[in-house]
Amino acid sequence: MDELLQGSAPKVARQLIGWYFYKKESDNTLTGGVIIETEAYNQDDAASHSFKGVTPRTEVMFGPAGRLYVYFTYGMHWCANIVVGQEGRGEAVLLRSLKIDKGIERVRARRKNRPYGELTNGPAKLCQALDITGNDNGAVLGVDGFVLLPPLRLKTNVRATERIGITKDTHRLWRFVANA
DNA sequence: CGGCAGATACGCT
DNA sequence: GCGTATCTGCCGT
Repeated sequence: MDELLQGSAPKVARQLIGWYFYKKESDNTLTGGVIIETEAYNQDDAASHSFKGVTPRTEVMFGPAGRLYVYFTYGMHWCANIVVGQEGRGEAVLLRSLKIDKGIERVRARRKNRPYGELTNGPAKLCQALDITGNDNGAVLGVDGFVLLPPLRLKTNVRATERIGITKDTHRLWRFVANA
């Protein structure tokens, strides 16, 4: 896993499709599932928080790979990224959607019993579903209550599209989605 | 199901 | 002050 995360954001974002992402709950059970949608951001990219350099907020993005970068946006939403690439480069992969396979009851409760298709289809919903907040910013995967596990099936068919909700550098095909 | 407005607070200039 | 890597509810078909 560590080796995978050293790669560039677009490369890792594509490779992470099919991996398993879980949060350890306080009762030690896992909540999460298969990563089915990601987006890549790096420092050369005007749409990225790291574009303007290190700030207190984006500091984690410039740290070593394998940590969580969690930010707050639109006055009410949290979004979670996995920091990737070389330390100091400001690259991260935004987690946009999971296919939940553990802790489904807990997820449904947190998501107010919405239909299965609407549990984690979007970065802020995903954070709601796993109860990820600013407290988790900087968490180290595999150590601080989050785990990332390799896919069981080797090959997942992935398509690349434009990223969602940004206004700059929209032409980059840095959103990756598992084909249904 | 698709489009639109509103909510809401933080980081940065 | 201003813009934001979004979601929800409400309206229409």
